Amino acid sequence: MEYSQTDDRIILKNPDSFNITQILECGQCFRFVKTADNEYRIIAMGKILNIRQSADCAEFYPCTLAEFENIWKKYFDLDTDYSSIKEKLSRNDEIMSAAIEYGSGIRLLNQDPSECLISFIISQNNNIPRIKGIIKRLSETYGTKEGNDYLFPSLSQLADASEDDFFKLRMGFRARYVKDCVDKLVSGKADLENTQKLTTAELLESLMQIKGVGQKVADCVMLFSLGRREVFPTDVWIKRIMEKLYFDDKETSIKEIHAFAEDKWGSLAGYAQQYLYYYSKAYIKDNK
DNA sequence: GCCCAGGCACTCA
DNA sequence: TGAGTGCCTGGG
Repeated sequence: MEYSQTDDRIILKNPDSFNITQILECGQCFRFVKTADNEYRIIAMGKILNIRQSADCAEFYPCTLAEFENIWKKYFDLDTDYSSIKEKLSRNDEIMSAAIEYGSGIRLLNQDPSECLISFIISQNNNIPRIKGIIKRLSETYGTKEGNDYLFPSLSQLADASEDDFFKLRMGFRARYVKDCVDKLVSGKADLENTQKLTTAELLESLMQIKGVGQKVADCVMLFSLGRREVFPTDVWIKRIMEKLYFDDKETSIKEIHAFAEDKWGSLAGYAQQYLYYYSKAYIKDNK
């Protein structure tokens, strides 16, 4: 990926497989606002970053070369060769080819694990505007102010909050889960820092010890923040689009869908999931 | 006013 | 093991 520094910004020239709208709108993260056409502000990794995309480049600002190389390169997965992934997934699969064509600028992020975990616990049985609202209130209450925005709170900033404090942020029944999650992370009963040595099955099991974390939430955390690209988070949208496109409209269990995805896409299943998720939003709407 | 949303815990067979 | 049910809240 070719990039250069100009004034307060980093410019990616003709970035391959990089469409900021698709990356942010494909459901993997929550803390972003659209500030203009093809322009977004994100709050992540303890920073505020603007991204403006035009025909032949993407600008990151304000951003130093060191920030870009130490934080954003990894965050936006810029060292991964998406052309090769797309080529492998498309082979002998017209359905996937269409999904990839539709979301060709998607990239899987590498987010902060504890933010990702807490956010996806909040996401369950909930809708996106409300999820964003709860996370915003959580940040405004416990996080550090930066300009006009608030960073996602650190674990130490959340450590003393009670279940009732979380409930007051209108988390509903999820308040108990977030409290349990923070407690386990602070005490070390759950650990997101030293996960490399665990197999994906072991990591799944350890995440699911947290209340309110089932397979779907755990899979999202593993895929979006812990680099486990082989998992296939199966939410209602994925279930619908898989049944529609790969199972001839037949009701199919999540277990069966997982087995199918593992067999068909293997170590690339997570990428396949994102293309399908983004595709499903448009496809199901158009074919109602 | 009802329905449901990017699941999960809990119960019961 | 698997199916069934309740859950906070607020936008459509």
